[in-house]
Amino acid sequence: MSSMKEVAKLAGVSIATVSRVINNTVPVNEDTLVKVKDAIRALNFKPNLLAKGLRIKSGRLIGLVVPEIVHHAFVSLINFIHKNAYEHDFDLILGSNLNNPDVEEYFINNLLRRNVDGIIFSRVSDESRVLRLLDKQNIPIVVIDRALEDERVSSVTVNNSTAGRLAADHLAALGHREIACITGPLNITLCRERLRAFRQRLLEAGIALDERLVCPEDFSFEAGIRAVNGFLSKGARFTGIWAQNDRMAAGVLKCLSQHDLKVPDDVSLIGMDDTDMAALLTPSLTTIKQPFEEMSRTAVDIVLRQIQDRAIPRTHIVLEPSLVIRESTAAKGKE
Amino acid sequence: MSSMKEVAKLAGVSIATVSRVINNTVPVNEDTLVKVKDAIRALNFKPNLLAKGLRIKSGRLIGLVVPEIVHHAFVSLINFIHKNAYEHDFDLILGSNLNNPDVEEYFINNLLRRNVDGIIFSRVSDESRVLRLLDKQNIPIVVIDRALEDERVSSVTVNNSTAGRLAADHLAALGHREIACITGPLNITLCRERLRAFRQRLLEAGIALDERLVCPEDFSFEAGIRAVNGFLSKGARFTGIWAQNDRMAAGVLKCLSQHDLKVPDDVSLIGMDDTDMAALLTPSLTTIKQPFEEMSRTAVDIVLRQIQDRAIPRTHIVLEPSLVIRESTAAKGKE
DNA sequence: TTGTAAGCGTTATCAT
DNA sequence: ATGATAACGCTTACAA
Repeated sequence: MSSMKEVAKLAGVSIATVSRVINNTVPVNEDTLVKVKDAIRALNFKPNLLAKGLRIKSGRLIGLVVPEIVHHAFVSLINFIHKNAYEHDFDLILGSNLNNPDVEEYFINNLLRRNVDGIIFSRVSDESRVLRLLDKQNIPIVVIDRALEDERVSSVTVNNSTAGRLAADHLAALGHREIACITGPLNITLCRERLRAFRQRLLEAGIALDERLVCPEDFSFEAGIRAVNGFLSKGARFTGIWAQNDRMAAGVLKCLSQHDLKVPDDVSLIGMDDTDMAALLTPSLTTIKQPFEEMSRTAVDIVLRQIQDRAIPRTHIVLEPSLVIRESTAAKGKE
Repeated sequence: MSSMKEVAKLAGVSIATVSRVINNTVPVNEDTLVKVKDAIRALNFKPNLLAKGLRIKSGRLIGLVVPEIVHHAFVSLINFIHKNAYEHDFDLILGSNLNNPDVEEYFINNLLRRNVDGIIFSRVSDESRVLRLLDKQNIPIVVIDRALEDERVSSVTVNNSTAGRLAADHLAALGHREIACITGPLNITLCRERLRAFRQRLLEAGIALDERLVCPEDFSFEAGIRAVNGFLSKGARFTGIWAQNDRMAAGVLKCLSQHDLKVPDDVSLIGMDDTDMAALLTPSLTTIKQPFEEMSRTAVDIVLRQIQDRAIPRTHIVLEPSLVIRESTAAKGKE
């Protein structure tokens, strides 16, 4: 790659002038402008981003940290964040923490060492350590999809209470009264929130959640199967299920069909996330849609705003999920 | 972040010595070593990667370009490549070309401007332009998942003829003789290869592919539905289908169930890719597995080897897909 | 309007 | 074994 030096030589000006032309920071003479632009074109010159970044202390780089890459929610985030970053002329450096706090710390450190302009986290694993690291740096950072107790960083989350309410309302409105809930791991705050809202809303509709039908699980396909087998082996009756993600819902679907239970005729099923899988399943899955695109856009917006003005106060945005009705739910008793 | 200068001052040595300690390039005295190491620890010093990269002309960065991020094959590649890169202490900078050659060129340029050490491409859209760009740079580059006609770059691909053969053999062995094939876009070489091998292998088994049952499509879920509706409306009979990706196969499954055709009782269905969706569907999908993990590992290996020694000749690795048998295929006539 | 030169944080050469 | 110092490619006072 050619450098400004070569451009300057070819155009017969100083490198400072070349820099001025490129960043059009101060006016330059018409003819020198032309000369420089010609030289730039001739050499196909593009400023080296490391040198620039080193000088101005900005890598035009956004770091994105997700707990795992192969996971629909994160894929969606990666996709939209990449797109948004691109539109603002930032490159994206991607890392998964491989579920290991050491890796996470290593990765964050690397980002800092690259003069990233901002960092977007999804679901930090080990909050304190990373925050401690970041706290001194005064670098814009947004946590997405999981609020931290810590108020020092901005966050973009979905309203998990709404999610629970939507699921409860839908099942209740369809006339279901024997209802099961397969949650994610209950040490994750958002899972507890979802369950709490779900339970309470059902209660408001006069439906008490049978505790045998509440099953904390690990978000996997197999978890859905396990949970249903558990319900059946306990002899607990149910006509409605909410699984806290689509993947577990797929497992539920599989297991119910193995037991010759029809969805939605015998059991109505709601998922969560609205991953693309939801529409592909048969029957297609009624689910609670997480607004991934909006989350991503919001996160990038916040980071970019804070990059432009570090003084901007931390913000905490809560977005609302929505109910997407497909084939897997129907009124109770419909044959 | 602290700099070498500060470390040097604290340790009472020159910054050159600090550099030596960090890269342990030449021996240093035991006690200065201790002093420097203490200072490094005290300041939590990590060398700035932009400065280093600028100086040694290597960003310890691998660029990955995929045509789209939300696509199981690429997610899988991103995941494994990230993991492999991490293990070799490289960061990953990710970009999709958004199906736009301009974006692609922009992105590649950015990578070069960041002194990336290597680039891994998946399915280049506009081959000549990008290659022209890259050709002068002498930077290690590997094309994955789609061989270029161009021999100048290394490639890691799967054997698409094998894929076609495996699908044909499996269906033929199960006794199917009326067989359909839903391909990807036929302007993509690998789709043609798959079809050619599929057709020929069937022929070798004495089965002629009915041309009304060959349907070029666009890899989408809807495509699978469209294709089956097309077959049925033409009154073409079939008991076996190969869809050239799992997503279209999911559409096929959906459409067949809408027509009350049972899989595998009435129709046997094979997909391709072995995305995680395959196991989640009901019935679970027999499919041709692409060895994404091995592809990723191989690609990273090649890039790293070429980084270490630019003189290493271009290599072209072809990996073999394999048949994964699940529930969606069965012997013909089985009721 | 343009050029000179310092500096960003490293590495590497050349002395000592 | 260690220290000055130039260089990597750029931006930005400061001068002219």
